[in-house]
Parts: sequence; structure tokens; C-alpha cells
Amino acid sequence: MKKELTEKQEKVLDFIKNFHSNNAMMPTVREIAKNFKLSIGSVQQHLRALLSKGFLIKRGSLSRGIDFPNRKTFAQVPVLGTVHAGTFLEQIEDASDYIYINTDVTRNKKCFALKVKGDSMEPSGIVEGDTIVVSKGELPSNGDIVVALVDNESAVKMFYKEKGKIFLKSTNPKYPTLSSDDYKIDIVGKLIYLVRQYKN
Amino acid sequence: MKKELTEKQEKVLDFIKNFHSNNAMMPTVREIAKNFKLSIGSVQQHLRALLSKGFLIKRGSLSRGIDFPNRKTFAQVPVLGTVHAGTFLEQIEDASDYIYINTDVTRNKKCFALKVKGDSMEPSGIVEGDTIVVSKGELPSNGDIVVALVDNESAVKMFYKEKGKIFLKSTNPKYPTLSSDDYKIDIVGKLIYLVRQYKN
DNA sequence: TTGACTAAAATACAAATGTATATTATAATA
DNA sequence: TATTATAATATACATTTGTATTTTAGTCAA
Repeated sequence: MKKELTEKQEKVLDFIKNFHSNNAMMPTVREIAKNFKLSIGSVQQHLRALLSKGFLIKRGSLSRGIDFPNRKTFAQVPVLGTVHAGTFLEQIEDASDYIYINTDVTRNKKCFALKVKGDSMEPSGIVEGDTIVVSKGELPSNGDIVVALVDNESAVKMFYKEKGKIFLKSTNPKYPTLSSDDYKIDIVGKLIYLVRQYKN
Repeated sequence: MKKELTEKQEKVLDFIKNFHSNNAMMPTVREIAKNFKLSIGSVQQHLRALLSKGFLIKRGSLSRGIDFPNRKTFAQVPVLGTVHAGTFLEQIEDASDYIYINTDVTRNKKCFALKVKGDSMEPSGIVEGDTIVVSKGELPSNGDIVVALVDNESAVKMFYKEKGKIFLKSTNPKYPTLSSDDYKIDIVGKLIYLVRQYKN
């Protein structure tokens, strides 16, 4: 259970959060002092309170050496192209864009991202314009959503395996289920994440 | 067009990227030197090269004052509760969880996040378990998806305004459209972002 | 009243940090 | 050949930064 913060301590913590967000580094004691027009000693006391109450931690006597407990770290995932609109593997070399997602999602797996076109997975919540993150070369289980190459064309489908055969199902019933009997199917990877940005 | 890096310069840049990813701050000249068992002067030269070639920039003569050009920054958005499962406003005080999204999405707006329950917006790609990011107190346009309080119960709906009346539509046709004639409707905010994590 | 906590200021000092300079060496190149 | 870029070392210095200390004041509760 975290202890309560005073109004001033909360303001200092907010400033630190914003500063870190904007500058990718923690502020120095004097940078905080300058922002609030306070003395160094005052800021020291606020920091001491935030540390003892568990809202900040320290990493030795380094410059900018405060940190947030359980701070998130991010992985840079390249957006390699568009899926279900053509081949995307050619574009692997020159990722034009990147998205950043928590490392507790990627868990050190090799990942890449794709923009979605088409409505074949709409009933399971994947719509045109979404960006999906794919974990490369993972073995899917039945019901997992995968990115696959179907006769060398990329597609997002639901994966099923039965008696050695692979079935790729569109959750939108207006598209047929594809079978490894009729097509050459290569699984590229498994969906692990999806982001959607609404126009603003 | 960026100039080429030498092998050593590339290694130094990689170290800086990793260091930043793991520690949320840039390394000092001496921290780099220690990692490669180099002298301070050597590292200075590598940094100078990375700066002149445009792979790093500087922010004055600050400690840890190097930066990446076009580095992404993140905003910490609190997950305040669950929508369409009860009231969430009570929980605003104690955000148990946070998500982190690019500041070019939040654009300094006040935001919070909610977990989605129910299937009332399934046809527009919002399914149970999704986390939606809401921009507080923004005026929605017709067709925008909003979080609203309908007789003090929270809901995710599509917004329409016509002749001074507000209509909230579920994209799933099995739910009725709500009108401000029959309910007390308060718009909490507009959807700006959505993330979905697939089980792993 | 006393004690504890918060808030703030002023100052001093040691450690960390960025920066400048001089020197040596190698490889590629005009 | 002279020049340039890279690579590395060593040292010195000024600035930045974290930290310690002392002092003053207000509030609240035991």
C-alpha cells in the first residue's frame, strides 16, 4: 500500500514524470528547483519524501539517477508494409516507420508490424488501418490469429490444424476457409498486439 | 541522406541505444568508455563523429545531454477501470495500471484508459478485453466513438448530434440507439487510441 | 507544550561530468 | 608525399550535480 503524497510532493512527481516524458531523462535537483522557483534544499526534501514513500527509487549517486519503480521499457518494432494487399516481404529492408511497444509484450521475441487492409477479420476486431504486431516464427495453437503466406500472398487469418492439415479461416463469413490441400501455406508469425489510432 | 558509420561508431551507437532502452537515460562519456574499455578521449571522438553525421544531437552542456534525433516520447496514461460494466468514475483515484503511448497521439490532452467489456461495438472493431484511450472533454463530431455516461452508467458508443439532440448508437445492431430524449447523457471523452494484447 | 512532519532557504563541499588539449599510430587517398 | 579520417591514450580543468548541514516557520496531534 502506497502512502499518500502531499500536494507539493505530487506536483514535484508530476513535473518529474513530464520532464522524463519530454526529455527522455530525469531532471536534476536544480532543474526541479528552477521549475518551482525553490531552493535546492527544499527539492532535496521533497525527493527524500518521494523516495521513502516508494514513488521514486535511486540508482547510486549518479547524475539524473532517480528512477520510477517498475518503469516500462520499449522495443522498437519496424512497420514493414501492408498485409492482405500484396507481398510485404520485399519491403523488409527499408522500414519506413516504427512503433514502440512495452518489452513485457514482446518478451525478447523478434517482431515486426504491418498495416491491415481489408475486412476479412472484422468480426474478431481487426479492421482496416489497424497496425498489428507479429511475433516471427512462433508455433500457433488452434484459434490463434496468424500472418501467413498463401501462395506467396500475405494474409491475416485464424489458424487451425487438424489431422496434419492447416486451415486458415477468415472470421468474416463472406470469405472462404483456405486449406493446405489447395494452397501452399507458410505461417509467418503469430499476432501478439494490435494498435489503432483514431483520426483526430 | 545519412552518412555511413564506421564499425566502431556503430557499436557505440548501439550501446547508447541499449543503455537508453534499459535505463531510461543516456550514458555519460565515462560510462561508454568503461563499457568498451576505452579512454575518455576516444569516446569523445566517436561521439563527435556521431554528432556530425547526424545520428545524435546535443542539448547544451548537460550531463547525459546527448539525444536521438526524432526520439519518440511517451505519456503515461492511467487505466481507470472498466467501461460498460458499471461506474468507473469512483475508481479515478487509484489507477492500478498504466499504459504508455506516444505523445504524438495524446498531443498534451488529458487522457485516461479503460478496459472494454461487452460486445456492443464489435462491428467497429472494439471487442472485450481491449484497452481504449479516451481524450477527456473533447467535443465529438458525428460518427466519433465516445465514452459517455448514460444515466450515470458508462458506455462506449458512436456519437451523433441532430437538431440539438444527442444519439448514441451501438454499432452492434442488437443494441438500441439511445437518445438524449430518454436518458441523461454526458459525454466523457473521445476515443483516440486502442490497444489489444493477444494472449501468449 | 512537545514532537513529528512538511516546507523552504542558504551555503558549502565532494563527486560526477563535459570539454579542451596534446600526443601517437594506422590506413586510405589525392 | 602530404593530407585526411579514424582510433586510441593521457591529463587537466571548469562546470554540473548530488549531498550534507544549519536555520526558520507553520501545522497537527498526542
